[in-house]
Amino acid sequence: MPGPTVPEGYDKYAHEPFAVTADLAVLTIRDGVLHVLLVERGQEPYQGHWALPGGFVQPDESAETAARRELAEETGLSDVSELHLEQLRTYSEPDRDPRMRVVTVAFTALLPHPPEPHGGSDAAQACWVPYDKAGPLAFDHDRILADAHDRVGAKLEYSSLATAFCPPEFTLGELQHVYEVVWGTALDRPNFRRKVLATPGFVEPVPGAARLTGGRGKPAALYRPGTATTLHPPLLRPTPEGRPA
Amino acid sequence: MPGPTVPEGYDKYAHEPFAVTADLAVLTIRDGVLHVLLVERGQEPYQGHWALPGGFVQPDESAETAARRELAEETGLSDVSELHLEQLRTYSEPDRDPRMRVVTVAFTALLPHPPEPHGGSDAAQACWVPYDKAGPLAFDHDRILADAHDRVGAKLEYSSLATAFCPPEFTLGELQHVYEVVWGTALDRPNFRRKVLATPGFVEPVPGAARLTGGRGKPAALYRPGTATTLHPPLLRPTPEGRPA
DNA sequence: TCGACTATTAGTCACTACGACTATAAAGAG
DNA sequence: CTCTTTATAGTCGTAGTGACTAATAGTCGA
Repeated sequence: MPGPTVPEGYDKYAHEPFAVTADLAVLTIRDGVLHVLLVERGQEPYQGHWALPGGFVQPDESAETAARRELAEETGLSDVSELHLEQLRTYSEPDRDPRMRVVTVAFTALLPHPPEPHGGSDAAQACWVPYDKAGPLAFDHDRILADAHDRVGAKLEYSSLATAFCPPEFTLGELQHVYEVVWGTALDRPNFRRKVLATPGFVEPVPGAARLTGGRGKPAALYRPGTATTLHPPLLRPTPEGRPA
Repeated sequence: MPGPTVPEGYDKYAHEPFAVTADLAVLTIRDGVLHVLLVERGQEPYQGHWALPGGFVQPDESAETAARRELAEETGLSDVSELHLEQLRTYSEPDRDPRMRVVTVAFTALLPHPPEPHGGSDAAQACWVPYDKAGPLAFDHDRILADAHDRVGAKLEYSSLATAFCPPEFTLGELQHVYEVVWGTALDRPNFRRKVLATPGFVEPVPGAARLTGGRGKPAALYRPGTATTLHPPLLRPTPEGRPA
């Protein structure tokens, strides 16, 4: 097989190559508020604007591998093991990058306890920004971020995704807080507890452990993520749209 | 802006271009069985093998536009208006095409009444194949097809997607048949009816119309798709996995 | 015309799930 | 000790659901 020449069947397209990037909407909870990781672009286009972290997929990488690498480069986060990474969707409108044809594969990542990021190679600066204050972003990243938020909110209902926001051992109060922050609604605590414990495989108790970390009130029991990935029954959010009479 | 030259910031990747394709998992119901549209590849690689229809995204197209165009080219289907097209996910493993780096954006399409396809430009042959008999496919198309089936099955639960499999006016029996064929399970007819009619915006009755098409038994009332896109409450499938005691 | 036969539509019943709410338990602060 | 705070336990009425029975309205065949 010839290396640099283009094989038969591909030639009429190969003179217009595509660049492929991987962008990440990295979400976490800081001080009880949903935050997203943003970088300040260090070069044109959109120099000085805020954007989602990401970069070009290299020839020997899958898009997911590239996403993990870019995230480590731009945040200095080395421990990617406790990182929940999920493909969101691909954005391919011809004019989404003003310079050339760039197709981006967007990912959503969730972090339990956010590290303090630092500026890396491509990005002039990286920091956590409250989701509500994530202003106009470069390219179509506003839409990507909104899609990521929608997806995460929906997946909380029927998957055990919420534990990815929590440390390895967590209280039910912390788990409930994840739902409240992402959905933007308050939940009844006894009912939430009943539903979580009634869903097999969602969480399992840590025997004899309780959170003692300086909180007032009764110490809460600790739980670990269970074996289930999908929740039966699901944890439906209150009135996502018009409720039946 | 210079045309053929590569702008600053992209140059170190541009010498390794990616090809981007759009592939489709087109599903329909024929004779009560779930079918998928396959093409026989007319050229290498995988010449003579069956594959999902699809093709290269052209420079002025989005992936979705390319998917619609390819589908029309390879099946002769001109009426793309009643075609439900949805992005599935993107497959970007470096070795998924043996010749060069090809990233594919996969789509799922649902057709209500399948036309008889004919071979087109790129494909030697195109035809409907029962989902269960869709043998080993070219590239990673087996996995794409399985992912499409999973996604459609899941979306039936909480969206009004099933009406996309049905003609503009349909009976509740036809709608139920969609669920049974995709899920591979039998459903209780009175209960299905009760749940569909209790979900606001799912379907709305066509006044005074009934299906008279030569069937035995009582003629069924006709319904149209309603205005809802998500279902509340959802139509959960029976015991997708271990049921609680 | 008179049943079979078939498919749709209506209704029953027990059980589960859930929202709203109240009550108790266990810690720290003063 | 007492008040405050948070976790945990329980109650009650209602809505949703699976399994099932019954009635309705057509076609088909003798």
